[in-house]
Amino acid sequence: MSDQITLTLPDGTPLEVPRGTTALEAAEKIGSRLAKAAVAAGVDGKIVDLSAPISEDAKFAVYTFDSEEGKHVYWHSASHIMADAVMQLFPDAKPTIGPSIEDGFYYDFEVSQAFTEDDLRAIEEKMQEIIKADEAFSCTVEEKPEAEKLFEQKQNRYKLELIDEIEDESVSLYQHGEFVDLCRGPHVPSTGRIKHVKLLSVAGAYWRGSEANVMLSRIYGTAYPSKEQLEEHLHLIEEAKRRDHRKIGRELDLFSFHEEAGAGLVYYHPKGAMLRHLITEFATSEHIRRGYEIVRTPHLIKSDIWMTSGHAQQGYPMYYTEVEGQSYGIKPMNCPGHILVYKQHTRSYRDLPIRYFELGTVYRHEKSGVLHGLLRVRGFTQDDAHIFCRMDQLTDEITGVLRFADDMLHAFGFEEYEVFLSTRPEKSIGADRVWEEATEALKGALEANGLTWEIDEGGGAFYGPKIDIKMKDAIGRLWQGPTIQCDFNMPERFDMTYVGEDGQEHRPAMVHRVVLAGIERFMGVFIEQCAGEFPMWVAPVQVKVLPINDRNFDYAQEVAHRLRCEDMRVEVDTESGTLGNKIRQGEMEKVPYMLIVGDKEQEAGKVAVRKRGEGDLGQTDLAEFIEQVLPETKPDARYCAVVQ
RNA sequence: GCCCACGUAGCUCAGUCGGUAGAGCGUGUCCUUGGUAAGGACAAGGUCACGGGUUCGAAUCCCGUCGUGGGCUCCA
Repeated sequence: MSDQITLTLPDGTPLEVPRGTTALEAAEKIGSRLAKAAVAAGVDGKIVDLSAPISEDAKFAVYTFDSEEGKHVYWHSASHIMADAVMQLFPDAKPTIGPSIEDGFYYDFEVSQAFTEDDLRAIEEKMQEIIKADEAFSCTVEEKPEAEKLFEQKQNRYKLELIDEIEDESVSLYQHGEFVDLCRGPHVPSTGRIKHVKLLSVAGAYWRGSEANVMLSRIYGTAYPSKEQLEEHLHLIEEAKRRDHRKIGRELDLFSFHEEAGAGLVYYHPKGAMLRHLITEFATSEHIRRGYEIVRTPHLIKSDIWMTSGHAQQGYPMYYTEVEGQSYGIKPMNCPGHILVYKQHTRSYRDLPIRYFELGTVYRHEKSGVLHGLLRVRGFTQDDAHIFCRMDQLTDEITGVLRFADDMLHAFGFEEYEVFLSTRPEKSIGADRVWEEATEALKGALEANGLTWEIDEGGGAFYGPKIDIKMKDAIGRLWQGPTIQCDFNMPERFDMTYVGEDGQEHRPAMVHRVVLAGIERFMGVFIEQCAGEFPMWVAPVQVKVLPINDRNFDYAQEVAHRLRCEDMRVEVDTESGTLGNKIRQGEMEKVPYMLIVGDKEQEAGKVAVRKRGEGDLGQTDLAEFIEQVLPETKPDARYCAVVQ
């Protein structure tokens, strides 16, 4: 047996090192800067501590903070340091779990008194001390009974529960300073590796995420190797606050909620209602162009229908009422209504596909704690449609929806999105075989369209699997957007049929789909996406005319009239005040164009154009301005269906 | 629904130890008629979310309800 082993680096380069070399030593051989930045290593795809000796030929990678793996290790180590700090300050706390998450980490504790925001500063300071002490992280492997003894001593039933579930005979423990934690690892070599820490918030969280369990106290935090990175992250949080649709909704006077009138129910003000009108008008015309027919169904439907559909038995969060002794349910979905319309006639295979579209307003009894601005409400309207088709048409139909969704997202400025395939949830109806078939249909359409997707296990609707499209906004956040659900269960339950070429009755397939999805939610996301600076074609007010002097009022009205003749949405600022003040007002209202008209413009039949984000563009003829901006007032034709 | 925090003028927020409220913006009136992000003066505007309780006295302390926020869970 040779004393040398060969490590294969990610680029394929071989690296000869003595057997038993640690990952850190190997990293040093590659480069001292790399070794310094290293937080963990990969050996044959497994993430290990830098102190781990390597005893055989292996694929070898060094992970720095810049990699996904590195971030995970870095943040997970930071969570241990936080737990240590908490234990020093609150010796009675019981640490439970503390993983890394997308942008940082959290740790959940059982405490008699939940942490407050004020505690964070003290904990953060204690963390700084631990970091400064640069205590080494060490890993020991203990037999399960030994580990159990340790956590029994600490009276930590959470860790005991975790140990109980580990299948191996032994478990690993990580220690730095006095703090020992059950942990799979790996960790950075020492606490000093964690540089810039920030604790962000406290929150309640159930043990293991189940509401049947006790409520723990969670602290969220993040950490970065450089101050700049931390500040960039904090800046992103600020930016998200700046874009908050609830704030912008108030500032731009778009919508409101009313405590005395019920939570989660939206009141649209004129500008918000105009925005909504423009969005839904565009969505509706695109549906018509793409072969959908508009239908309209009642909000109140006898509960028997909700039994047939399965909503009632599934415990779907509905509102019920009684009319002359009969139980009725307010619709949480539009599908049963569309099914009733379908069933009104005997359908032939020649009729299919049938695509029913409805701007369907639905109500769902969402738990009070989940309500959130426009993003989570109790009453909302979907751009909902149901496609009834033959099995041989299914892939084409799903493809059509995928393209439709792609167009619509682009039309609203969402350039990127991610696709998820959500499979059967626990609470669901129908035979396994039916679910498999439906899932395959969705998968087939995704493949046929060359899309890549991730699986969301158990994320489907109760009646069928679905494709979820999550759109990425201007600052990289993902939002639930279009969904396409493939359903063979409802047609069965409602005994839907069509007559085939063979003269026999067949069962149609059903596709439930929304593109903008909940209009309220879409508006919320859209507001955050553009930070209230709506593109011209959906801006509630497109042009504001600012007369400089009372003498210019009539001319300003004339300009406004000319623009309105071109179907533009115009306001005239007739307030008394300085031009500077009027401009400031217009800027805060985020109006795309301001036309300033003073004596000079009035005499020449011109307007002085000021564009949002660009400022003063100088004088131009009114006719010329109209000609220039008119194309902007319409949705981007590239994303509209071609009308034959 | 659960945990924690919060709720004061239309909005953003002060309000100390329990002694019945303040600012800025906005609004109204008047003055000002202005050239690319705030002209000036005066005025109006609050059952301190709501309902109980403790107290001589509650915006302030306690309980409940409603609502909001951060999460958990759920979801378009």
